[in-house]
Amino acid sequence: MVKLSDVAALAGVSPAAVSRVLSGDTTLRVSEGTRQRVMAAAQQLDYVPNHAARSLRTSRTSTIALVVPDVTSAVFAELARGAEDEAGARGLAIVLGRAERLHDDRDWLRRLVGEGRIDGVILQLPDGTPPADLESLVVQDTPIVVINSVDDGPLSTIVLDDAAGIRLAMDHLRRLGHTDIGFIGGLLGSATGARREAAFRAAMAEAGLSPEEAWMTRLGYAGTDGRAAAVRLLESATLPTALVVANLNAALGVLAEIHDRDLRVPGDISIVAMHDVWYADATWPPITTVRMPLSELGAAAVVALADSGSGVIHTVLDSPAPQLVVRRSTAAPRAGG
Amino acid sequence: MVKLSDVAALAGVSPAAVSRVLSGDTTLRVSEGTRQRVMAAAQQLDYVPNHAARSLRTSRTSTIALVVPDVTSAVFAELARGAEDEAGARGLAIVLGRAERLHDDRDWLRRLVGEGRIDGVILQLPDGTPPADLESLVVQDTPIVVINSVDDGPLSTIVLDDAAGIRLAMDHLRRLGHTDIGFIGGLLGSATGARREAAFRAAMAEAGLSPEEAWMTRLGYAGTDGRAAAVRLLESATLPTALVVANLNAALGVLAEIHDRDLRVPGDISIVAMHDVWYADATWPPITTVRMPLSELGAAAVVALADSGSGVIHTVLDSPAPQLVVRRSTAAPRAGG
DNA sequence: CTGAAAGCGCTTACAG
DNA sequence: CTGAAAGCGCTTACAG
Repeated sequence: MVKLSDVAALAGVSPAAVSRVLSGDTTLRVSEGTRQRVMAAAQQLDYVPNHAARSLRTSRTSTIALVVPDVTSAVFAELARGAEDEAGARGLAIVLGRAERLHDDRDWLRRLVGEGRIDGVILQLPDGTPPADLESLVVQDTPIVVINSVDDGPLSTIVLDDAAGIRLAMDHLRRLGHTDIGFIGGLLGSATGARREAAFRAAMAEAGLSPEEAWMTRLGYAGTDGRAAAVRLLESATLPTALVVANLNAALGVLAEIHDRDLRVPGDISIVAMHDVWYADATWPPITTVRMPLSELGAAAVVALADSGSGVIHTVLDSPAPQLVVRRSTAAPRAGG
Repeated sequence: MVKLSDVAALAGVSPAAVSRVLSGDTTLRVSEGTRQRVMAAAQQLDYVPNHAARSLRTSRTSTIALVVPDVTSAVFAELARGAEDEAGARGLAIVLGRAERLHDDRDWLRRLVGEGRIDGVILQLPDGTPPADLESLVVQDTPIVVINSVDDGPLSTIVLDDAAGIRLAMDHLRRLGHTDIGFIGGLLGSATGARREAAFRAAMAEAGLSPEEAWMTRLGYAGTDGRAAAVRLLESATLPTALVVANLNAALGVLAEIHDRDLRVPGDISIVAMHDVWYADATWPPITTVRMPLSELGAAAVVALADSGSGVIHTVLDSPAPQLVVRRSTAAPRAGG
């Protein structure tokens, strides 16, 4: 490996000068001639600074951890892409972590931080993480941004505009003429679930409708959760003409259960789900969704971390706004409906 | 941050002794008394070694890069989980990379390696990567393991037992009585696609059947690719009674297109797909799949990297064997079929 | 504008 | 069995 002193030797300057040139020293006290010779030498030798040495010296790692509960979730891929792109543009690396580790091995994050491997953490909490667990994450002044989870507390948070998303879904259904609307929500204790449910209730109230509690479930975001929710909901004496599903994954399960009972979507029941992932377009029927700005959330988290030092923030990412993606799972309720 | 010398001071020994104790020096030249005092001191101070310093000194990073073409792919999540678990157990961190970077920014991997940020790379090649590009990845003796892609070449490779997987799917269909079987494959130029297609042809030949070329497509693994393949295939004068789809994602698209044409699965056409992901169970009908050992592949790649030095290897991961997961997308062909 | 020097926190031959 | 010393490759006050 070619090192700083090699470049210095070739350029005929001191290592210090090379360091200053290459790091784009803010107080640029370097002559143009020196700069040029250094740049030429570095290029010629294909010099790449040693990360460990720089990190040891500066106590900065240019690395952040992305800790998520579930890589298979509807939201992860886009989130990761946004984070990765923003990180890449800033020369930051992203190390992957699974949120289960926070439970299985409580020292894991502390160790990662303690070893000085990361400058900060982007953390999506598993649904229903007790607030007490949050406190325990406040580690040695390493910045942590909690995303798509809680929207207050001792750690910085960035959340999606869940209320706007739900409103979009509800507007769509209302415009189609639905009044009997059910809600398939996140886990009881899930922060996003609570926000989405609250937004659903608010939208119903605004429309002068009162939600039918038998049509509301809180079983979670996974496909199997959605299916279980549908099983329960479809037991009701009367059925809603439309469902707002708080997560696309759950919506797949709902769809499967509805098919199983030989009901029709959207003929018997319309479905609109939060989050837009490729498979929303590959189900039968394709599912109308609300596209949330997930890649932007990932990017925003990286930015927040990179620019941190501003203390704890609590942000709702309301731009770009959620977008309704109309597919074939929604239609006007049947005349008899 | 508490450092080595703090532990040494508390234990009343030299930093060197602490280092030896804590690193579990192979040539354990340390008395039991010293060891105990050091351990006690380290525990008391909650000592965690500084990663940068250790890395600078040893030139090892305990970090590997996991570079994949697409985090949304059917295979990624499980792969990542397997890699993450194995890495975690070995105290290795995993940094995430997107394979597009290999194209967009040809120096990216070289830089990552050059900076000394990683000890090795697990790389899933984008489908159809030209062999020449492989050569260019042979970087400064940093071990690279190419997974689920090519199965030979200048870099180490580990692939799934695609042939066994396809054979399982074919056996299932043959046992149900199918003879008119189509194949929806990976991209032309995709190594996995080629292996799966070859296995399909072999299985057909073994059964004394000759594949109908109009029923074979090579459009890729994405949902939209599957749909495009189905569009083309369903134009044929006669239709197959069953399809082997080389990737579950594509199978969703196939299913959607079949629905769109008011054909029935499995009534008109049976479908069996490679890879088993949660949503195979949440489609309508749920899809019969072949479960491939993806998490084991991820783990094996980590192991190969960690134990590398053994030179270039080419491995087919044939254990655990692929497993058929029978759901409702396959049935005997209709009498008239 | 530039260089000499110290030091970030470890590990590891080398002595003893 | 243990310690003193050197050094991994950088950066950054401090002089000049």
